[in-house]
Amino acid sequence: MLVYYLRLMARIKIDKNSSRKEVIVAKAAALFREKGFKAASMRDLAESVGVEAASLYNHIKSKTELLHELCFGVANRFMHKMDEVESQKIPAIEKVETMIRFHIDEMINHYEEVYVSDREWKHLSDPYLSNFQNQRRMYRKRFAALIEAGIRDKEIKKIDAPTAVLILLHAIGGIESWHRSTQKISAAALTDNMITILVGGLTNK
Amino acid sequence: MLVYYLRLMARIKIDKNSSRKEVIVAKAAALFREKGFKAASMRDLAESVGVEAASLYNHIKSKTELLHELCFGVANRFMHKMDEVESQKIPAIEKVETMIRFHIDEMINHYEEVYVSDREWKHLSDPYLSNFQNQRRMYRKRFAALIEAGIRDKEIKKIDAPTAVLILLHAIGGIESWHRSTQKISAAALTDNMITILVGGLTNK
DNA sequence: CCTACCGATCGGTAGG
DNA sequence: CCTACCGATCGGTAGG
Repeated sequence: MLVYYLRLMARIKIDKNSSRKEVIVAKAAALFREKGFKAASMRDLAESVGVEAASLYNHIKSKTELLHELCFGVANRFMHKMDEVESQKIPAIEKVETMIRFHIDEMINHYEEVYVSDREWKHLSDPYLSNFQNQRRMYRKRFAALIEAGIRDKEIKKIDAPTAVLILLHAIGGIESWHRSTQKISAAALTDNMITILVGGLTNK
Repeated sequence: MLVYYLRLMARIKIDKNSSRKEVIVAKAAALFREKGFKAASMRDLAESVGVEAASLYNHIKSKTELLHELCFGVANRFMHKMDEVESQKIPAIEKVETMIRFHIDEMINHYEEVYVSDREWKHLSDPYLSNFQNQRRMYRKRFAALIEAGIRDKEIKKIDAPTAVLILLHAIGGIESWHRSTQKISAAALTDNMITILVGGLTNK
């Protein structure tokens, strides 16, 4: 039995073990999104992966580790996009619009992870929790700085930049309701409408 | 001991028992907001109320009942406001702005309940769950109808009304971040900024 | 109001 | 990969 198992492990490692953990993380994202982190059990996750609960621990360290990976994976993508956009030589309002479009695109195409990262990060435990909160705070400051630059250049209305950021980010989170709805307009139409309303709210068009 | 307890109960009923449950519901709102419904335990709640966990059940039927009361309490307030606003004889755009202001005000002044109702309703169980989802869907349709009326009257840009609703409601939910932040602008300034951006996004100002 | 306690479920480990 | 199982914690009840 043991011999059989070891042979099995070796085979898995060679063939496809590299993707085994990715499958677990992806299934976890869907499950945490649907039920919430606390309400989703490792037994639920095991069932959705197709193994027994104990077997999950051959691929992951803990339930919380799954949340770390999801939250920081998403946070890193946004940080890198911010780096890229900040260094571009385009008007501030275009930088803001680029970031808004990126957020919309992420929320449409990587719904589960982004949603979980947004709503379930509270359940991170403390070395990670403070780290995540700091990253988040810095990100929002950098976003607000883009908006403030737009205000200085008269491209954007005189508004409180941190308030604008909070509106933008949460408004885009509303794509959750679009995903849930039965009669969806197309992703392109959704994006156009959101850009019209949100960019229109910042400028005077 | 039993005699003492019965006398105590009688006294409580006369003096202040009417508010005892309200205290528990209010503390539950704060706790569910902070930790999430699933992660908040009845022992946590008991501690915050100042009694033993078992004693809570002299005032409430179950943990879920607390969630019902919070969710439907909030939903009813919004429904009644919608009734009132719909029957007013004012331009559609003013109806929309009135509703936006009401949402902002609710989110500022009844933060905990509104937040819990918004984020934790998933954990309702099924007679209540469908009921809540139906109410929510109807509310959003009525909100969208106000916006569509505004579009017909050329007061509002040509946009997809359901998308606009989703943006508005989620954007206002961003007041959560305002509550959390250490350097808050005033509630009045927050409201002004939100109205500028959101109403500006719908119209052409 | 409290003490005592129960059955269910949880995340995770041992061992093969 | 699985079976077997553990300690902790949960919502809730009995009884006074």
